[in-house]
Amino acid sequence: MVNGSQQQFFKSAGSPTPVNESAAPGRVGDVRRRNLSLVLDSIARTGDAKPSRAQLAAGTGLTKAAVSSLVADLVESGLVSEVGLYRDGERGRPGQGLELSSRRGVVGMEINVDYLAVGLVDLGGNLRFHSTVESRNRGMAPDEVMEGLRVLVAEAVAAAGADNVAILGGGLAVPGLVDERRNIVVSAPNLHWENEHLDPGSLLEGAPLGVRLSNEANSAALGELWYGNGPADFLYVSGEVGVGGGVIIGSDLYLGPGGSAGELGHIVVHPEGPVCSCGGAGCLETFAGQEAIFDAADIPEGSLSERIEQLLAALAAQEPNALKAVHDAGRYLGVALASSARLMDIDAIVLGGHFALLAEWLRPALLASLERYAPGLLEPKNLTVSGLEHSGTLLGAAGQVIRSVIESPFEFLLASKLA
Amino acid sequence: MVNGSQQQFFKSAGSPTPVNESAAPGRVGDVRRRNLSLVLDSIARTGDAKPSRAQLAAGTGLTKAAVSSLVADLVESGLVSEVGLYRDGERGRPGQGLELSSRRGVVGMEINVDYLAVGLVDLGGNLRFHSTVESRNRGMAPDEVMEGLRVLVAEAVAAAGADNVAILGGGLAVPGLVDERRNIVVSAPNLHWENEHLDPGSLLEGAPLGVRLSNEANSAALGELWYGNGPADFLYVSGEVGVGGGVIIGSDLYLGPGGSAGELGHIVVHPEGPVCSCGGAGCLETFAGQEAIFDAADIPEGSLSERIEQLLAALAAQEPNALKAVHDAGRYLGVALASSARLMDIDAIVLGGHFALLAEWLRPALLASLERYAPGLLEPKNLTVSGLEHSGTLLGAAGQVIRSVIESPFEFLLASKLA
DNA sequence: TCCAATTAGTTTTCAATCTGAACTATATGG
DNA sequence: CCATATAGTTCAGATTGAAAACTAATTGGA
Repeated sequence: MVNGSQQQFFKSAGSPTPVNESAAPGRVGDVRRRNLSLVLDSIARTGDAKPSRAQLAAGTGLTKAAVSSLVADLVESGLVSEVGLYRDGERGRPGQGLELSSRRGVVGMEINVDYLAVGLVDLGGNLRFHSTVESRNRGMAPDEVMEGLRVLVAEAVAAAGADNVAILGGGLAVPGLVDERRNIVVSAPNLHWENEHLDPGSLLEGAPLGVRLSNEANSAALGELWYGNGPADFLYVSGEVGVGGGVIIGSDLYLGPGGSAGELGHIVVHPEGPVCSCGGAGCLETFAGQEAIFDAADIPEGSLSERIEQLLAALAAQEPNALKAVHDAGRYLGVALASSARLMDIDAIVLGGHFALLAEWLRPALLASLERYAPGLLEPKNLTVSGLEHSGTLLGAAGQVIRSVIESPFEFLLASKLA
Repeated sequence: MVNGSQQQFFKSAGSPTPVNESAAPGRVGDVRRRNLSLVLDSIARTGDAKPSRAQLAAGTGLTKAAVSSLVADLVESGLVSEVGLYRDGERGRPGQGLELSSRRGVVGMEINVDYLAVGLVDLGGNLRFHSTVESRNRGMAPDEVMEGLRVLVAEAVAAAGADNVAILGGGLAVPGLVDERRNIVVSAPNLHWENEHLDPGSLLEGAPLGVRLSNEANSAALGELWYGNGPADFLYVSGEVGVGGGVIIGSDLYLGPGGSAGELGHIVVHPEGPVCSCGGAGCLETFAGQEAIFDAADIPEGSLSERIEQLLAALAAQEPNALKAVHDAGRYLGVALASSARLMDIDAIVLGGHFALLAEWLRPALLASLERYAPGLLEPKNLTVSGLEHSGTLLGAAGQVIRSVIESPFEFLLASKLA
């Protein structure tokens, strides 16, 4: 696209500052990119209803002619399938039902502190295969962990083959800050990883869309948005060893300019609070992280699942230290959420991780705290608990790849035409 | 756009859930909308360099033919003017310099607690006229305040007439939460306004783009972004009677789903802090608002400008209470900013209002606090003071209307063709 | 049984828009 | 005064969706 006039422009010595670089110009073809995405998104949203071309035309505002042409491309690429005639008992020619192909899938993968998990998600969002193994990954070398994951991935690939599902790509979620573009785990304190370069693509050789690295809390938030019961705007609170968060605004993940937004764990909730592992002080994590809660509740060292069991038992037995530990965690979580929700103008919260498990005991203290520090901001019904349990992160990790296809089908069509 | 097939669609009783409503479809004409904006934006960004069509073609990636056609429309509408031949001493035909017309302007207006201000800003961002009057607006009825503003607006209109500048619209900033669409000041505690309906359009009868209501801190942040020294991502902190904020992300104002994001004043900085006027507790405003600082510094009641004078004098005289008051304000401001910057992943801060006036004394405490609560997050050079003084809010308020034209010139062209 | 009515989807014509190449316009410098 | 260089315009060609006419497939009633 560097043409003659541009070269001439830079040669011109006495010229003033060059025109600022700006966004790409609109081309006639962009219209088709947008409409392909629009139609594909409409099919995705309509989901089980399996819309016909005519219904899509009505829903999108495009003409039937345009929709037919767009759908033809999408069907040819394999992203959309016709699922037989659709009749509703009325007069007239029945429509051809359309759906996102269940013969195309994405592998969701998760590395966490105490386990590895893999799932196969088809374009329609169905979890067709799911496998989890316990694995003490804290302090393990990334290569070793990746080898363990490879075994699980092989199962998913086999399941896909047996089901005749073509794998388009994968999403890999890790509990830490990632540089998605360069496949680097910048910092995952709970794994003791720092600036580790991964090669997620090697987990799924040959998948046209590759494997996308993402943060665990962000993926869980997106899973909640797409496949759970998250509204268009909410804060997802991930209680793992650390306290993480995902910010969903306008049905979109808010990542911030540098990609590390949503760090709920390091909101300052008490200016005279203890020093935090991040070097700061008074962070939420020092009051509501797993270690802080177990310590305050006098739960002895052990594996995570054991300690959670013990804590729940202690709570059920009304042991004062356990009750106080969870109450305090809820109170400080309320401080952080009151500040965050006000700053970002968000009025819904979804709890995940250990906060979901402790919700019964945590919720009253958290609601009271929210009411004290930000009265009227949040209706109690907008404080919910994740409904996806352990598959939320997987679904979100895979979903990001699926959404990227839905948002840019044109690029996918091009690639599949070349191949 | 409701055609036959849509009606049929809704009649069809047995049909499944209708296709979800989605974004508008792309039309061929959208390409021109986008490119008109692209070219106009390029001219705006290039600013004083007054680019030629050929330079715009190189800068935008469009062909010369397309740029010529687009520029013709923009010139015809009056948004862009040709400013004579541009020669740079090189060979070849000289280009026609282009600039945003200085014969089109927008009136920026500000209602604040202690003053009213009006300015005339041309499309190129030049403040061509500026007038401020002291006015004790706290507790005054909106109608009365609007009458006072009307006098100032008449001056600006007269100045525009004398200068042969056509007024396209206006922007009115107020120190409170606004509902821009319905022209309601939802809450401006420092004016004692609550759900007051204003009629900003009546301030500039006949202006084709009307008058746009906005929040003072948000406008000041945008003023800093467009006409001051704000980077693409920063938090603007507005120290007025209350503590307000504006969040700029990706060179865009972040308003949040409900339009009230950036409420820095009500971040909780101490869970055992005093009750705040908002009903919460421990809010930043209770430590760093003007009242809190004046109280702690033992500055007696009086007019704002007098009290500020006295405080600055006390600081210059090293009076311990004054020093401590400002130090504490800086410390708690640091707590709030550490949390906010981490949550939203932002690494630059611009101080305005009384924080700008006190910067010399505030800055050390603020930097120390940021380093304590979020070590390494923010380089000291990224903590700056607003350079626009009292015109930032005006420029931002007017700038929002100017930006709306730059972002959607097609609509403006349509309107000006009809008239 | 067969045709009118109804709905789905395709084909055709048209207008909008950008690209690319050829062309015209206007300057500099030897 | 003309070669060269640069700015800007004109025009054919390609892509795309709108609009309308058309074909396809179904139901229900005569």
